[in-house]
Amino acid sequence: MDKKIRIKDIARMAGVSAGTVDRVLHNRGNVSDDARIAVEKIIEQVDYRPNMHVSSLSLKRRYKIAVTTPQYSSGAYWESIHNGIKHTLDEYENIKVEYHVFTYNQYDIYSCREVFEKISRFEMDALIIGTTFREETIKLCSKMDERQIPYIFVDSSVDECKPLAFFSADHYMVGRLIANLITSITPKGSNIGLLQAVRTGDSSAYTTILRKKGFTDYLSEMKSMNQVLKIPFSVSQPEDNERHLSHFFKNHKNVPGIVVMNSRGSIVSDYLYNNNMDNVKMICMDLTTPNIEAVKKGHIDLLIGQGPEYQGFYAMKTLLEYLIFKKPVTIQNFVQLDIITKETVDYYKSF
Amino acid sequence: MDKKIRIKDIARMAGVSAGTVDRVLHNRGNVSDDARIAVEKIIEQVDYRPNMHVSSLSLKRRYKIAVTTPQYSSGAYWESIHNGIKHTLDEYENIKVEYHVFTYNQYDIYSCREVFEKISRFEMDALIIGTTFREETIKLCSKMDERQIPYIFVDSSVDECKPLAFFSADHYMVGRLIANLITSITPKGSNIGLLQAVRTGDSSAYTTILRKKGFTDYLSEMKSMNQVLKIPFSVSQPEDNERHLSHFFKNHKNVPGIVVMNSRGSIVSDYLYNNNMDNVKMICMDLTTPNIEAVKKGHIDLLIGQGPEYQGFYAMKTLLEYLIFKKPVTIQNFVQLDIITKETVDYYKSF
DNA sequence: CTGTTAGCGCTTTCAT
DNA sequence: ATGAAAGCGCTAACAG
Repeated sequence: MDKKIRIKDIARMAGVSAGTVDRVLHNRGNVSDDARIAVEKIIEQVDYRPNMHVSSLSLKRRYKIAVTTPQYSSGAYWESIHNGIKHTLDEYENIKVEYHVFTYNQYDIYSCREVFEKISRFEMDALIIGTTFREETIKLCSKMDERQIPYIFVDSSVDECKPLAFFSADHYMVGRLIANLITSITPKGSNIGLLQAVRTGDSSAYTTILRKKGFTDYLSEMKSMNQVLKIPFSVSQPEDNERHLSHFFKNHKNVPGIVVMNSRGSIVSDYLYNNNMDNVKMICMDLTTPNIEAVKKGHIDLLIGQGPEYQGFYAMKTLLEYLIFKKPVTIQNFVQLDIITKETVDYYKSF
Repeated sequence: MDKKIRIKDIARMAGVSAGTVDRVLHNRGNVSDDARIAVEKIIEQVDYRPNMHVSSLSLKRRYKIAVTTPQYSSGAYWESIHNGIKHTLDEYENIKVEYHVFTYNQYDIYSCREVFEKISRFEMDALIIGTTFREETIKLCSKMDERQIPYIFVDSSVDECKPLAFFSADHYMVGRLIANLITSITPKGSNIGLLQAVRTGDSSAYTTILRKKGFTDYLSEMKSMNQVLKIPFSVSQPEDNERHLSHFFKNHKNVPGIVVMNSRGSIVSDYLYNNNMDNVKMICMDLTTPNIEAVKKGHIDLLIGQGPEYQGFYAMKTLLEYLIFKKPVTIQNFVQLDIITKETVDYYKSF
């Protein structure tokens, strides 16, 4: 009865051949208005769900897709996003995609400019953007708009741009979540240490701003009496951090909880461990290799994951489905937030 | 260079035809030892990864797969497992599987016996078992072993059986997790209420036993001074629960935290809400519709998910890959444990 | 036992 | 502009 509809069925119903239906489905042109309208009418009536895997079998076209993110090392956050992207290409192994990676130094705006400049001229069918520098991203995107090249954001979006879609955590909610958790696991009204990344030269890191806003909003809505103490911290000069931390803890003796809203939490948890400060609760972000180790050892109490593999996977999958089938796309895609503890870390599945 | 290996390639390398390779791959017989050995040798050398989606295109065979679980209503735990199973069938839409569901009343051992009896005689290629009654399951499985019908457990496994695989939470770890969380969010040494399901006639519910063991082990290892207070509770006679609960809270005035290790937590959270007991923390299990509602309203603080959709999805997927390709199977598959809060519940993805 | 062939749903080339 | 036909990787029926 409700058997699967195939192209052949549509062709028969519209009184044309399968070739013509295919031409309509893919906007390939060379179709008379009459034929096109007839086919479109049938397509509206029936529930035709093309099978990507079957399509890919005969698809000859090559797709050229560029991906730009900050540089990353093994086990880091951005690597997971790339792994997710690769996973899509693996799942659709028959689709011929040329996949070009452009990475930049996320602590050096000049590096980003240079790379984005190169991307601006690069010939491609679509672009996946992992963004950190706001202004440069806006510039890049306007170039893409001009060239009519679709792009998808991962990790976070930029309001001023018009991406095909974005896949990211709801960073504001991440902040609220962390606030909820840290106030739940520390005594009422505790002082809370908040790691404050010192980013040189750039005012961006919009994600962190959103997270902090969520964090402070939650605290004030709850009328919590917690005092939030900022701990300065530098990613580009890691040698300074030992000093930052010891300075902080010298001045603040009673800090039962610390939250880190970037992925470098293990630096703090290592410090705490090395200095035998084992009753400070820690909530950190992202399942990087060092963070995972710290959770396993009990140095980090709760780790928040933002499904980076998932983000990459769906960004690429959405792109392919859009490119190949013009499949309609949901613009805003907030990913699941994972809360990991020592007990659950071993069972965390990336794929 | 490392181009995808196809059957045709293997055929050429082994000096046989594609048909023969296919016969070897699927143990279809009618292959001389010489040919078989030649093909097997090549297969060991190259990395041949058959494409299920392509296979399914030409697969004519029908697979008859039975699934047995407790009865379930909309939004309940077991429904999610069935949804996961259906999702596999959806993904492999071209594979012809006849899918038979047998449900029994998990609070009535006679119902279970009757259904399992029927399954024992049912003709099928494989079976997925969602188990609650231990002894009847062992009996059913030994029958399956006899008939050489492979079976996979979901939700939990039974040690005495020899399933092809099982997909479940590590229930012992679930108990430890809940213990960690409840002691983290309640003051040190608090009394903790533990819902104790009264199951009539059967000593099983092995999952609950494991969870409780994990829970108490954690507490004693941590030398926590928490006292655990049991709250009797009946699923089969829900009308008694109001009485159970009010009786409990009459006798115990200071219970800052309650944990529920089955999926009926919302019954308690509703009671607490209706009686204005809003500073009792609650940790419950499973993302059933009522539990999700309770989390959204803040009546449940933490909800533990055991990825039932994932369990069902992979159980069926594993089964198909095994039946069709004899793909090697990992027996023990512990699923990811999700911790859900008010902030993250909206972003929880089942699929 | 084994190679050949047709065909699954879809795309693309090639005549018309 | 369009239908027919070939072919993607794989399976299954068929003819030896």
